[in-house]
Amino acid sequence: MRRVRSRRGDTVSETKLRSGQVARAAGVNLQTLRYYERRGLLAKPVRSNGGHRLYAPETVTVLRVIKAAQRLGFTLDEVADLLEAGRHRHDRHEPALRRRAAAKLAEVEEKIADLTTIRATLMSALDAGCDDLSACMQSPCCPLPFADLAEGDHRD
Amino acid sequence: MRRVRSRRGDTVSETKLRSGQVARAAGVNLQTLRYYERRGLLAKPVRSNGGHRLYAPETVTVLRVIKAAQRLGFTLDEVADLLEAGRHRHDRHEPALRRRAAAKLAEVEEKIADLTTIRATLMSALDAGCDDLSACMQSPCCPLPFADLAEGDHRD
DNA sequence: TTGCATCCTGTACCTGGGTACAGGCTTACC
DNA sequence: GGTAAGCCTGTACCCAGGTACAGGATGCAA
Repeated sequence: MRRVRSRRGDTVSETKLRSGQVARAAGVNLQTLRYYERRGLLAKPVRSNGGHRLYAPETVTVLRVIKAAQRLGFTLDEVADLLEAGRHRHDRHEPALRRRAAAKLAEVEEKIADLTTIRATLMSALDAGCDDLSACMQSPCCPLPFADLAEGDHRD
Repeated sequence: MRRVRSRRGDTVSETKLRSGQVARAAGVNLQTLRYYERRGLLAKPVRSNGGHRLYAPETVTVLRVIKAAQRLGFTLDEVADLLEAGRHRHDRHEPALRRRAAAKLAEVEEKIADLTTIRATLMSALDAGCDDLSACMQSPCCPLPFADLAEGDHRD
């Protein structure tokens, strides 16, 4: 086992990182690593003799991917599924990622549509010079489509 | 006090609604009404002799507006502030709604921009036929901008 | 007046995504 | 071998935005 060093406390097997290093490198809290481990997003790492976690460097990438997937709108459960699905894929099940990505794409498009409506609403509120929510909403002189939005509680 | 009826249990002063009626009319849970009251989103209603809440019919509109504002991306605290601001506005403070709507508009536009990136990413994932998150993310053959997204943790 | 729907209060619990803390053990460097 | 940084476990807590439940009181129509 060759050893390398970078800064204090970073002397460790060349191919293994300690939890703090991983957390720093990925920009997450140390506790979050253990949380993800509990949630099944990170595999249980090997341990040093003293019981300290030792991670493969790829873990940092995995963490970045988890964060990216969260930004894509996946929940942690969904991310766990995706990672799991990828992990023991034997070329015989269907590509889980494709299916889910397609579903998520639909969700994202719906969100965009909603936000676009919302943007238009806010802009017309500004245009119209509305400045009192409770007054505006009740008077017919207010051009805000509060009613539409309110009725339009189709999902939420 | 004239009395009217619609269905069982709905006989009540013409101008006052019981909590269940309000909740049903606004499409919210009864508990949510009390929750909003605690949170300061709904004024404390008058009570019957027996202590039952009696709401003005406008309350239904207020609830719809709260839900609409939530859809506009306001938190309950923000909504409470907006309602409050509108309530004791004496034509001398500035129009709170305008200011806040403008701020919220900026937020909404940022969300739309993010989601648009996300949509593009998901679409390219589908295009490229990626089907394994953990494999894709590590190989240079994968066109997914995971790294970009991962690095791009500017906010979140 | 009876009977049941509705409502009351208070308190506890839920989801999702973490974060904090206490008390003790390891690792690393000198 | 000393000393400090770092890590361990377990448990508790945080936020928003509610929801659920127990045990009792009211409202109202027949």
